[in-house]
Amino acid sequence: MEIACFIEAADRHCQQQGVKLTALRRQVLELVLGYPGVVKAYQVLADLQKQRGIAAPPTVYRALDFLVAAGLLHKVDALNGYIVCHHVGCNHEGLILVCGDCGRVEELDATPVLDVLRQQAGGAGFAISQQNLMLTGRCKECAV
Amino acid sequence: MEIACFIEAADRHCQQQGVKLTALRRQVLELVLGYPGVVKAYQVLADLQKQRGIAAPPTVYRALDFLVAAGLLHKVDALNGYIVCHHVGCNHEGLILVCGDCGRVEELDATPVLDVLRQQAGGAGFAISQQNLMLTGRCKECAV
DNA sequence: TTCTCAAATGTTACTTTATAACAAGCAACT
DNA sequence: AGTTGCTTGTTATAAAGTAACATTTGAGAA
Ligand SMILES: [Zn+2]
Ligand SMILES: [Zn+2]
Ligand SMILES: [Zn+2]
Ligand SMILES: [Zn+2]
Repeated sequence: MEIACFIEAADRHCQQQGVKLTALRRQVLELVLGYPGVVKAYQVLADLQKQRGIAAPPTVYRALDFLVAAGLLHKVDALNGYIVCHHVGCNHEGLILVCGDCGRVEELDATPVLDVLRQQAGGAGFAISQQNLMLTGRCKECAV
Repeated sequence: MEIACFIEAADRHCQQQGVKLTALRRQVLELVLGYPGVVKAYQVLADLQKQRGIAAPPTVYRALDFLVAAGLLHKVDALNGYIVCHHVGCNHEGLILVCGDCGRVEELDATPVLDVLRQQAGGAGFAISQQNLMLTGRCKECAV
């Protein structure tokens, strides 16, 4: 199963980083993996409540924060949501496209465009750090 | 004064667009202009309450939405905030650079890089919507 | 002028999103 | 066992954003 496989990889990834993928964090990661695209914190919270009977917002937010810091999820600010990173360990910068309609997500390589950006920003005296580019739009299926 | 000058330009800009920069909208724009960088809706709301005694969230959000739609402000999703667009009339999308150290904000024209992005995303079946790019980095003054 | 209509603003109430602060649990080492 | 530091539980509240309906206002039509 794809999810189990991802979890396994995530586990290794965390061990390498010297951080712990605890049962709770794993459970939250599994819940996020259960969605095809962007998930909101309170959706995860609701799911968690179904599975364990009770859970409060900080429980979910802490787990999500951890997973983002560990590079297993990305936060999508424009949608107040989270997506799974399918390039764990690639160590490249991502170009993340999120469909604002259906939440479908695609992650491409941002290297070429970040080269352009670094040059432009450099001209203004700004040094751009390592990061992902997140863009919203509309996917093939949701096209008007 | 710089603010008065900007307001004047904003006024002309709105007339050209066939939309109205009403007293309220102008007042909100002035309040945002009073800040050096990113401003939050509830800061503006508090300021507005000081000036007119009473105001509710929708009053501020509607004005801010208008100003964003008119191209006078940009929304900064990652910070739940707004910044003044210093390229009014350019009709561009913003490349917003935020210094992770000092919070300074710089805005460039994102059109060229978004052209590249649209092409790359188009290849993956994604239509990228009108938006700003926000990137973090380090500004000239904070350079190591 | 007076009417009418649409846009703008006011008002109330609420939803969604996120965090602070402190208590309790748990695992690893001494 | 005792200590320490990280993790999780719990309560309460803050911050951000919107729905729905009432009221005002101002420009054009009658
Ligand atoms: Zn990724
Ligand atoms: Zn879609
Ligand atoms: Zn701009
Ligand atoms: Zn700086």
